[in-house]
Amino acid sequence: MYRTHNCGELRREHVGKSVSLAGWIDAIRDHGGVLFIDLRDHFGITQVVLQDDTILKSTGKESVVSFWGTVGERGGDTINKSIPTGEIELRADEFEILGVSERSLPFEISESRTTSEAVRLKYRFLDLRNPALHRDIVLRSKITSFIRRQMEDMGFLEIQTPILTASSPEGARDYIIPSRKHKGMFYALPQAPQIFKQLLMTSGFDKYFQIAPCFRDEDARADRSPGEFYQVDFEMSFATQEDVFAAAEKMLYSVFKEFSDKKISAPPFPRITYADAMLKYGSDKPDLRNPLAIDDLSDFFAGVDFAPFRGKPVRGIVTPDCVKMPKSFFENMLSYSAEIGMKGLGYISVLADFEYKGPIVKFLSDEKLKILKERLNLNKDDVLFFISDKPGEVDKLAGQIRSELGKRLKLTDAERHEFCFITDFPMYGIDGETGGIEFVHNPFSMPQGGMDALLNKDPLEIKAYQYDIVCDGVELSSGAVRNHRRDIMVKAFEIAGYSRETVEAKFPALYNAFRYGAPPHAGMAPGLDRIVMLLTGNENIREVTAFPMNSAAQDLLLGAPGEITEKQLREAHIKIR
RNA sequence: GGUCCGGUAGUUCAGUUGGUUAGAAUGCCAGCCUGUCACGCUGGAGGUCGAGGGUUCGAGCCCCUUCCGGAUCGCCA
Repeated sequence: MYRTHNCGELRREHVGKSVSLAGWIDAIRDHGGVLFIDLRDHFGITQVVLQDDTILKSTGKESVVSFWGTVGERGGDTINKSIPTGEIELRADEFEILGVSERSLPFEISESRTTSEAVRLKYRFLDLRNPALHRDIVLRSKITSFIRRQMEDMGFLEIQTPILTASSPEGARDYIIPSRKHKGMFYALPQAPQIFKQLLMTSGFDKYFQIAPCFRDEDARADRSPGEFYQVDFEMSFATQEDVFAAAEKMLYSVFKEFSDKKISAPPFPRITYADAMLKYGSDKPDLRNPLAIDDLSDFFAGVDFAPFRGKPVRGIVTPDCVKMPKSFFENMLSYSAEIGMKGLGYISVLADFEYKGPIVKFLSDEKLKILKERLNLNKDDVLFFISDKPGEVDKLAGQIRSELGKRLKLTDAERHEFCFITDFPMYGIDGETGGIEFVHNPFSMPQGGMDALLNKDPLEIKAYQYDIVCDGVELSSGAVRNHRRDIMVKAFEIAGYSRETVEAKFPALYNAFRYGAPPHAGMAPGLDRIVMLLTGNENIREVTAFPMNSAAQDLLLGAPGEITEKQLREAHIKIR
């Protein structure tokens, strides 16, 4: 009734046919006597030609119109090679306006991505007409569907878990929902289906997955949605850490292979321990596309009397071909180092073999310089940067300098995707406020060495079967081999200062379920939004979400959060102070 | 919650040491144009310079307060 074809469909072979098209008016080119209209729909753009301009009297850009006419061939330089339908046009003799648009739009559709986010989000339905954004949302759908097939092919079962659930004492702030039937009681939206998927394993479902919505009441970042986001949540019974890695590798590699033109690091992805990652890359989410690495030079400088390094750990980063960089580069690096809170950034330039330049050189004997050259394999034109600070700070700072050098020297190869697993996270850390022992990650992870380690090792030395998967410096997911033994769970919580009663009271479902035979199980939950972000080359998660909230967790389109009526408040037993 | 940056036409932005009637691009409106494809040409409308207060003969510009937006840290897998 509205159309015989869509706007991306017609080709040379349709020439001469009577057809109709419907879509949005993308552009109008009025030549006085002949009128060109670019008609746009979900599928593409087709040029419509009209012999008179009466249509302009009643409508303009972004109105929805049906055109009836004949497919005409375009010849010579009237062919538009930049669109798939560019060899034909619809020579229209009739039209019907299906939906009129206001003449003046809040922004031009083609320029929407440069418009301020507040305006874009308020008019998201217009923003989403932008072909580039539209394409990314379509791609998200295809990626989601592909991931589902992959997981199902590997024997995972998709099972829905509750959205209205109980508040959990650990982790992020919960979104809470008041109960009408139970005065003073609240539901919470799940931060992740963590407990439920572990219960599913205990119920014998073997392999579970879910494209799961997760809700966290925490502030947003460019790569972090406020409020809600989606995870490819999965869990496997009778599985080790390596079994989970194999499943993740298969799924992620095939998805990236399918949807990216870039070079993908092939499985097995590198396994890097947390300790190594912190030392070598200064981060637990290293971007391996950046070839620079950090060296620990603390022992080398132990015997050198250079005041800024005295009694502190020292890190070095060797940057090839850096000597020839202009003075401004070094000045910029210096001001960047000040920006991140460093007192200075020392460096040595290698002018030739055994010919060094830089303020630190005079503190080093010839013999020391020789050791340095051999140890770091220094070559002509290398620059060696030094980072020194307090033990707790130095790695993070070195990591930031490494990233900045990678960026400024254009060493980070944007034409690749590099995955790695970060393994062996510590189980416990020191609470900054109380000075006591606390869990640093998920308390349900299995400690390495099990009960024996909990009984006999220094808690700070104990590692967990806790891991992350990282791509291009973006943390896609964390996961763990879960602690499925009640005795180990109680002991693990005891070390962090929780009694058995607390464990029973705070995590009743898991504790109770594990009384009746729980299988060893493990899993992870890669973030879907971040996967799509990497695959579409976007740096902001809101670009791959159809209806994102703004950074202050507001939905400007529907007006959420918003006020509710007195009646609703009364029913929910809520009084606003 | 802290720190930093910003708020000028529908949109994106410029605006000099504080000085006449606040500009550009784009969009919108009108006119012209038979082959364009981000068509072109001519003309026009469009502004409480986020809000409030202060300094000054005079404020878009300086000062204070406040609101809004962004980045970042805290927070958060």
